[in-house]
Amino acid sequence: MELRHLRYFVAVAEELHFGRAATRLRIAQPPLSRQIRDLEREIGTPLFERVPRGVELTAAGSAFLPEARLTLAQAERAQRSAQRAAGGETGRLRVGFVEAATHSGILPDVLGFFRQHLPSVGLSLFELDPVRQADAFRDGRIDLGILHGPPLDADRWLRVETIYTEPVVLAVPRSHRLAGRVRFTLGGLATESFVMFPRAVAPAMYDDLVARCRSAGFSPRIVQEAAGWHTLVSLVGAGVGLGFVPRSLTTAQQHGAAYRTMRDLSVHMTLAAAWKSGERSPVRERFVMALRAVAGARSR
Amino acid sequence: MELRHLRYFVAVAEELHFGRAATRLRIAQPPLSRQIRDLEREIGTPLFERVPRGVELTAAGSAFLPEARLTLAQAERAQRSAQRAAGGETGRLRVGFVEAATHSGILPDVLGFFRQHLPSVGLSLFELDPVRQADAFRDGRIDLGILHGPPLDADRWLRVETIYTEPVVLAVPRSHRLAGRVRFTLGGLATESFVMFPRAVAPAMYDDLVARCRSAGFSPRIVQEAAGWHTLVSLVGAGVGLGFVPRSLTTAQQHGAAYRTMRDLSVHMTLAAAWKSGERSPVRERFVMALRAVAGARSR
DNA sequence: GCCCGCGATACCTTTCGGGTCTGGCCTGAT
DNA sequence: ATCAGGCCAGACCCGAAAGGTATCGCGGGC
Repeated sequence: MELRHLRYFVAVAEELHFGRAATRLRIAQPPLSRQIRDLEREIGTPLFERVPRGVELTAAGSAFLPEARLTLAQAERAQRSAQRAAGGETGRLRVGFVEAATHSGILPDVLGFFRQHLPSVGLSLFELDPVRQADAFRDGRIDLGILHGPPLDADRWLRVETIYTEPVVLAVPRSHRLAGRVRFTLGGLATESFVMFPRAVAPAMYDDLVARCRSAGFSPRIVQEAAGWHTLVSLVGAGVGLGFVPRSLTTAQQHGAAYRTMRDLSVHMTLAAAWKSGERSPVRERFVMALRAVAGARSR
Repeated sequence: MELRHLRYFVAVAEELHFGRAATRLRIAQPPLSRQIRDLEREIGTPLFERVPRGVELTAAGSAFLPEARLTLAQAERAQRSAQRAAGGETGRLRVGFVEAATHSGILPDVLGFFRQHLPSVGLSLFELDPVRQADAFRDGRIDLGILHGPPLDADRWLRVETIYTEPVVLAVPRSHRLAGRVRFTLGGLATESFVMFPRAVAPAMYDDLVARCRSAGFSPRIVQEAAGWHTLVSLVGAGVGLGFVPRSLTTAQQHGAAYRTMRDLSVHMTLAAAWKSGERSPVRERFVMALRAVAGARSR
């Protein structure tokens, strides 16, 4: 039995007339008769009763008709389902992301976009630092990562695409002797203590900051490491030292800490999307497109 | 798209290997490759990703697989559904029947049989006298009738098959002067009054009774007609006259009336099944078979 | 009785499913 | 590095089966 038999059967059952059904199917009447005969033979029972003015459905035919229609509809469903999946309109995506993806507003915006335009995509979200993201990729636990740049050990098996950049600002304890000052330069910070994020979190940004300090004539004295921006800022607020943080953190005010833009510090925090190279995933492609669009809108 | 494509696709998706799938499908590998390619082309997207050790499902393929399985299962369902209907195991039957079908036990037995062995057959029951049954046949409101024989105007458009016969007995008012007697003969009833059913209810039986009376030398004096056996018996019980009734009625005792077997009255009530000739209906055939079986068991 | 409508049959053409052989590519072993 | 083996795809052929045309048989209605 093939879908052709079902299509032909439904046509005849609807027309109750081989000639008209054949016309509708754009074939001649004899082949149609033959296909129906073959179908009846395979099922093992007549589906039509031949009467002078045309045909009538037998009991078997009447029972077969709705089921045949369902089968044809299900075949269509199958096809559309594959097409939707290929277009990234359906499926599942597991996303690992760093904290900054949230407070920069990038990730919330993308989630909103998906919920509105691609509601049948299932998204699983995991807040993971870049090291854990690399592990998760290796274990196949996530399909996409949002992090600050290529992980330390990412060679060629991970594709990384920069999505978004944001200036870095200085977090200063309100109790600090410099807290009242408005204009900061790197050169004036040579003797200060710093709270810094672990290098593995954002190697490029870390190296960039250290290099700037070096060209300003000093090596930053790092008195404390802090994983997580909010933790870092609260340590700054407690007076442990100064800290470099992405600008979007300033919207989350922390009493005890103030933020200052530095004229001569053109270091940026970057957010990048990463995925295993060589794997095709329409949903992931949609997600990256959405990331680009959202980040573009935020940058403007 | 044909079911063949789906069958092939499922095989490859399960084996993740064209060669093994082809073996399972008992075809060679190249034709299988071609069918899959055609399917992918028709759907408009690759369903498999070709990798060194075989193939993997793409997102589209993963979405397609369960739907393809459903389609194949639905096609099977359709076929079985037609076969079951052809075998009379499913469908609907509208049955008209006379009162005697119930109290003879024939109809209840058949209903029990259907409920037990053919539970997915829907039965609609209508108690109709033979005249109304003929009308119902003409209007297409019933598919099968159980009555006492061919209706008065049934020529060739109704097939009638006798199912069951039952002796006729005499109902006597307990107040009647003959109530004490045990042995009755027709000849002794020449001067009696009778309560009789309308001839249209059972023409053959009616004519038979009248003919027997005639050969016994008298024409029965019918003082009352009564449609419905129970009504007739209650009239007998009220002393209106004697009555002829099928023997199975004696199980439904009516105070005021007694039943007597007559040695020389070999008239029988018959129950017959009737249906429009020329119409095939597996369910109806099953029903008639059940009627025959049940009646045969009762006659023994 | 004759004609008309409809499905079935006979027979031919064409399409396409399936077979075999072979090529290209990747991988893993030597 | 090279070679062998495994796997899918392409080329090409054959036969089955789908589809076309012509015609027949059979009821029903004039």
